[in-house]
Amino acid sequence: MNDRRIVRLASKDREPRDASDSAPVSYGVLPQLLGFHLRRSQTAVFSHFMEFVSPEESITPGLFGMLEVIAANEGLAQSELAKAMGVDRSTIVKAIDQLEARRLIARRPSSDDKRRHRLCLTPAGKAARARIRELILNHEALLVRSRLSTEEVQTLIGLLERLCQGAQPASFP
Amino acid sequence: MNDRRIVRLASKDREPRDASDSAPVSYGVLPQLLGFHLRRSQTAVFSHFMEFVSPEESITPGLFGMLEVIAANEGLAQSELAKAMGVDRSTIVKAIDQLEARRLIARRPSSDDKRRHRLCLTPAGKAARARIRELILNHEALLVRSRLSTEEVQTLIGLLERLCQGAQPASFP
DNA sequence: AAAAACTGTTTCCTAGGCAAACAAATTTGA
DNA sequence: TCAAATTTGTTTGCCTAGGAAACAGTTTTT
Repeated sequence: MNDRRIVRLASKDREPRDASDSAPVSYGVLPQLLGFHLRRSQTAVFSHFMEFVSPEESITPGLFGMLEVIAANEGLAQSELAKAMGVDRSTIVKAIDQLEARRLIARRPSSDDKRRHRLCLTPAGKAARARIRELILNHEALLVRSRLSTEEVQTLIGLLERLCQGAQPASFP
Repeated sequence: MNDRRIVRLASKDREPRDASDSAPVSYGVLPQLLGFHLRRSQTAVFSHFMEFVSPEESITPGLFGMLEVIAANEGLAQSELAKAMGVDRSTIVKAIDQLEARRLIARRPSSDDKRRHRLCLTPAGKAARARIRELILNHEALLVRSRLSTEEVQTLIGLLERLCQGAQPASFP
């Protein structure tokens, strides 16, 4: 079966979990699955984001994504933002509330459709966006540059883009 | 500024959101960020999983991941499973409860450490695991094969593995 | 033997997201 | 034209997933 009975140099003689005692666990077929690696990678990048940028700017990837989309589409309506972020329009309300409470964005009334809110960045929001964007670029560079070359990152992004052909958009990380 | 005033063939003459009227929204700097693409890809694969395998087997990626890790490490303790899945040990309790309620796994008492539960698959659990694994392999093949070649998938997984060097493990997708 | 550490559990809290219902406003169509 | 359908933002209710803290029982360490 296994040779633990002979070796037995560790202090504890526990019931065998599987093979050797404190061996790293096996993940079965998971490492063959793309979804597994995507999940791990996304979690790793998210964690690094939180450690690196949140302490300085107190924002999440999702909120920055919203900031970025609003900035790039001045006057966007909430429904359009929700669609762009891939969430329900009822979900976006609280997130917008947060950004508005922090005076980073404003809901401006639309003159020709009184149902709509035109989302715009405040001056403070534009400044925050610029700062956070630099911070995030540093975070990604720091995380990635020791592990992948620039070309490899481009390859990776290219493959991920092709994988997402025809998929609805999603928040950020 | 823009030429909407001249063209004006659409029925609505709305305040300009940014450039052309129903233009796809711009994502700003997000497409340059690896985290953005990882998030999108992970969401896309997760959605396809839910559409393809859940109706037949009623399981989530996370629960299958647990099933797989338990199967590959018979007698695993809950804390070890939690660590392998990258979550707190208080989080794993409810998930294990679910699998146990469905008679897919069993908490067996450990003979030499009365604090521990040895997690094992029941016969029904082993059968379910085998069925679900095939289903998932089909799901991934169906999702990926029209978009990426076999070599490209291997390249992608390789790059993702290098990106996760030294990161703590994570659930599944 | 006493103190420290570990295991599983419960309770409480948070974040995030969907569905349904709603009022106000706009568009459609008969 | 005017009623019906649709759209927009919002609220409420519910669910899932997850962490933090406290806990009792059980080792392990000192």
